[in-house]
Amino acid sequence: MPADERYITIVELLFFAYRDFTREADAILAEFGLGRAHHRVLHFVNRHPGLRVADLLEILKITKQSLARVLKQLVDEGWIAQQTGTQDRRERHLRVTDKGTTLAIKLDQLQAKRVGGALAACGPAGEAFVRRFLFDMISLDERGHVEALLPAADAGAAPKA
Amino acid sequence: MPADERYITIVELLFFAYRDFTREADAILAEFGLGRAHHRVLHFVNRHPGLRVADLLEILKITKQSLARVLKQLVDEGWIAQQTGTQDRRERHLRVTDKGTTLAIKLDQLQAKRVGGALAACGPAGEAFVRRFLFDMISLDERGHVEALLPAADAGAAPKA
DNA sequence: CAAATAAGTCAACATGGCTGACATAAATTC
DNA sequence: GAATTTATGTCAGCCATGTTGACTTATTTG
Repeated sequence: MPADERYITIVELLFFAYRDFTREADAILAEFGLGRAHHRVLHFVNRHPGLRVADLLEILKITKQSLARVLKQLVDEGWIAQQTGTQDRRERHLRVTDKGTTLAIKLDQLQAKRVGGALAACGPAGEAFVRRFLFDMISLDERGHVEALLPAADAGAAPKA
Repeated sequence: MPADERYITIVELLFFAYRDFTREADAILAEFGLGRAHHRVLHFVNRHPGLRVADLLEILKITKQSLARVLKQLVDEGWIAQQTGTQDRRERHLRVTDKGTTLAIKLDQLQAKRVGGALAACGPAGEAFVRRFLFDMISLDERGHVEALLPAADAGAAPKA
């Protein structure tokens, strides 16, 4: 099979994988009256306590106004708490509450389980390839930002062909 | 690093990969007044000429009404043509027009290029792992449908750990 | 002929993006 | 200290794309 043909197949697999990957979490979120946008905020705040609003905008690549809508709801409903920065009092540092932690972990476990299952047949070598592939799918000028967000020895662990 | 921690990292990489992967095509589509939903329809019709409306619904997992909106526009603007089925005249078989083919190929090449680039450091073994991983990320009860859509010796080519 | 099926359509609504304009408070710079 | 920049918040309205529910039409099937 020609390379382009194989690559298009991977494009399609990526679509189907993402389609099902998100649908599962969406169902749980709906029980709490939340959507995918809330999930993303909850997730990244949980993973990076003290994250600022500006950081979230950089991560999600959405506008302040779009973020405000979901963030306001998350704060109002007690999933996320805001703390005024001590050094720079203009900043709002975000943290998940206990309630938020519970949900964030629940969703993380769900998605980790799916990833773990998909990696089951791959072994450590396959896992490294998958990691490398996904990292290189990120736009070149964004990889630095992403790398800074991930646990240390991660994307850098690049297997050779 | 514990397994769950590594898996969550992969969840995040998947988010960032998909974020950038789609943003690139979105920019081109916007030039033609089209969106991501149109792209998905155009893509699958291009890859599977003669696809029926019901097939698209199964692939995209959206409602008939959602599909109708974008499909109508694609037909009205001459990207896609409908043919009444000869055997079963209730069916509408969809095909991309020449105009539609041009755009579909343009977008496919863009995305294939990104996938190719991301696979560059992986080699054939890595490619097989990536394919396997993405396929196994699909919900179990959907894998059959997806397999039927892909070029033959594809997802079945399962490397062992 | 009756029932099931494939597709199309109307209306209303929710979510989550967007732009543009503007407000506030705090930090920084001149 | 005044002026400017920065981080955040907010109002108003718009667009794309998903949803439910109800209903029609043409056609095939039992």
